[in-house]
Amino acid sequence: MPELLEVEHVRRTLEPVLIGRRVARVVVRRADVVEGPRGAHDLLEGGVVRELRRKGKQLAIIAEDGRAICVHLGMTGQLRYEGDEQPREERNHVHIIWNLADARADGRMVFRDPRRFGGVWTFGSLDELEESRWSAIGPDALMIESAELQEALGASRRTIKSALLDQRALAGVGNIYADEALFEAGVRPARVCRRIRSEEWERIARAVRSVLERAIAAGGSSIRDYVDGLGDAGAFQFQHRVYGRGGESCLRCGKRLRSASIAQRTTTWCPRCQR
DNA sequence: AGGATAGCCTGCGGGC
DNA sequence: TGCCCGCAGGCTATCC
Repeated sequence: MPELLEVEHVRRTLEPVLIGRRVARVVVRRADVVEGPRGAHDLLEGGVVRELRRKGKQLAIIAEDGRAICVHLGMTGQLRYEGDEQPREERNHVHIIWNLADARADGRMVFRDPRRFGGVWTFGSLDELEESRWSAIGPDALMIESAELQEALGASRRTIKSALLDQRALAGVGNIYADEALFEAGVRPARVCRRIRSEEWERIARAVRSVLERAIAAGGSSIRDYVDGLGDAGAFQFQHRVYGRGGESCLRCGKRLRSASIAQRTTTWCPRCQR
């Protein structure tokens, strides 16, 4: 389940193997994962990769001539580079293949997504992408300030858990890191935003940033399908303190962690450490 | 406004 | 061993 930092890690691992490479041929095996014009040209065929950019959980690949694609990994999506010598692993559910070529080597990038919650969007330019798809996404969670978080959500009647998952308010937090951040901040997920005090917003913003930073250092959370751009799994799942631990004891105080559905997401928290 | 619900989709693991 | 079912949650749409 890729969240912001898994996507950032994919971006960082793909960057060195993609920048400057020519997209020789694009094979679309399942056209319905593509939104917008879905010809090979729209998917960057014939172009040279100039830049990889991320906003929230979305990743854009931009060609020298301005063409851009935006990849959303959804729940189970993978964007992976395979060198020429590498064995082709897991060919099932591979929907798009970008065959790359240049003087150095051949190789390919593949988009694989068993459950197809993810997808690829095509744009004539980065401007087009930013004006349409990316204009609705809020500030990046990695650099969120408590003032902007409070400004965006302070008057809301929703629960803090549901608000943190709203990509328009804050881009990049999913279920795992929402629970982890609220544990670190000591705030119960069912708290209503408008009743959260300034010092708590401060703690929440700081916790969101620090949870994401620690997870980046660990290479992301490998649960089921997540791998980075080179196909390697992450290790942050070994540091989860509440996510997936409902019924077990709190690592801080020993009390039994509670679990319930909040905002239609399984939510876990410590009834003693979180107020 | 925002909560609840359903839908999209596959793989996995628990229970029997 | 094998089948059934519930669950995992990214997001969107619709209804209340």
